[in-house]
Amino acid sequence: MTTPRQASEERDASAPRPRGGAAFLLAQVGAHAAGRFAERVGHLGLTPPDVGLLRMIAGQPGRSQRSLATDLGVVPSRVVTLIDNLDHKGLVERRRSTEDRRHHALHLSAEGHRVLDEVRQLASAHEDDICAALDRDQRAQLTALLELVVGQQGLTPGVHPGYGQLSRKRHP
Amino acid sequence: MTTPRQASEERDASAPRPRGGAAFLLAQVGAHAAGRFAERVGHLGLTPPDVGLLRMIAGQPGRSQRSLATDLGVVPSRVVTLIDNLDHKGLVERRRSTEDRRHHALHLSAEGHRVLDEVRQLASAHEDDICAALDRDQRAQLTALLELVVGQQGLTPGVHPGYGQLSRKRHP
DNA sequence: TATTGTTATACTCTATAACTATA
DNA sequence: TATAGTTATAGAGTATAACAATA
Repeated sequence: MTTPRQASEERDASAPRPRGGAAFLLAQVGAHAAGRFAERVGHLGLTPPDVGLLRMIAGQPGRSQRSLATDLGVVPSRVVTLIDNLDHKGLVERRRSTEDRRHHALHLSAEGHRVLDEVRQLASAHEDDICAALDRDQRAQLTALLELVVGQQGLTPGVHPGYGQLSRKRHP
Repeated sequence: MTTPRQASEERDASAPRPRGGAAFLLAQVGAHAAGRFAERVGHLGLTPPDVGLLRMIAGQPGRSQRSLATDLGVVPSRVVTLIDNLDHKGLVERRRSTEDRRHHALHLSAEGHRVLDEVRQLASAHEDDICAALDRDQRAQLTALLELVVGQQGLTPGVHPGYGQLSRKRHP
């Protein structure tokens, strides 16, 4: 399938497909989309991991740092750092659990909810930006195809695999 | 459009779409695909940036480090490190240009060509793996949609925007 | 003086390991 | 003894800045 073209010099400009297949395109467009999103939320003083944590805490208030670490496929100390940031910014609160005093129950502050709402608007604009080349039907098609891949590849819906290096399994 | 759900506790399990739209799916699947690819080429002792450089040098033998830096949107010192690795592994050669002795003309060694062929086979398997959920038509559909996005977003075909931090523009 | 490549250095991100406090 | 969280430390990756050789 791939053109042999061995040690011959200078690329043949009329070669069939120098760009790469669907997998490469996915990685390329995905990295671009992630970068653009990082740029946008950066204006709010947030990183993409920050946003993910805000979403997860909002979706399940009171959860522990340990549970976040497990779901994200990340080491607990990593969560400490991440939550520290959000804590110092006054977006999340750590409340010592009264039942088991080892746990920190995580909650969004009022400001945290406000910022998360801003993020949602911005995410909607981001969505329109990235999909500007596609009409309504094409956008739905793309979404459906990607959801097929997500399901088959065993990805957790709604969880971005870019929080730590545990997610990209290591090679020996 | 987004459900208001403010400080109310516990997510509503029947909520419309907790997962995210096409942009998020792209970032999610893209990061996954990139991670899996990194894992595969890792078995050959290579990183994804390494592979990109090998491809670019193979496609245009004799090019300079400076031109690579420009095309990748990366600082020249970064290219030094990258090429150092490939050089030490015996995959690329730096040949002092006879016309302008400031330039290093980059070429793949025989071993470099051999390894790049291995990478191509492995990339084909990777492609099949990532797209395992899709039939032939769906795969072509996905590719076509992604190519539309690549064009409209001003991405350089065949260049992955993940080489440095210059590609993901910084926020002030 | 401008350009190619290099070195030295610092900064950011993330993991590992040792530690504290609860249980 | 086991678990949630923390701190201290180290490594990888990448940028910035100063520098050498050549033009």
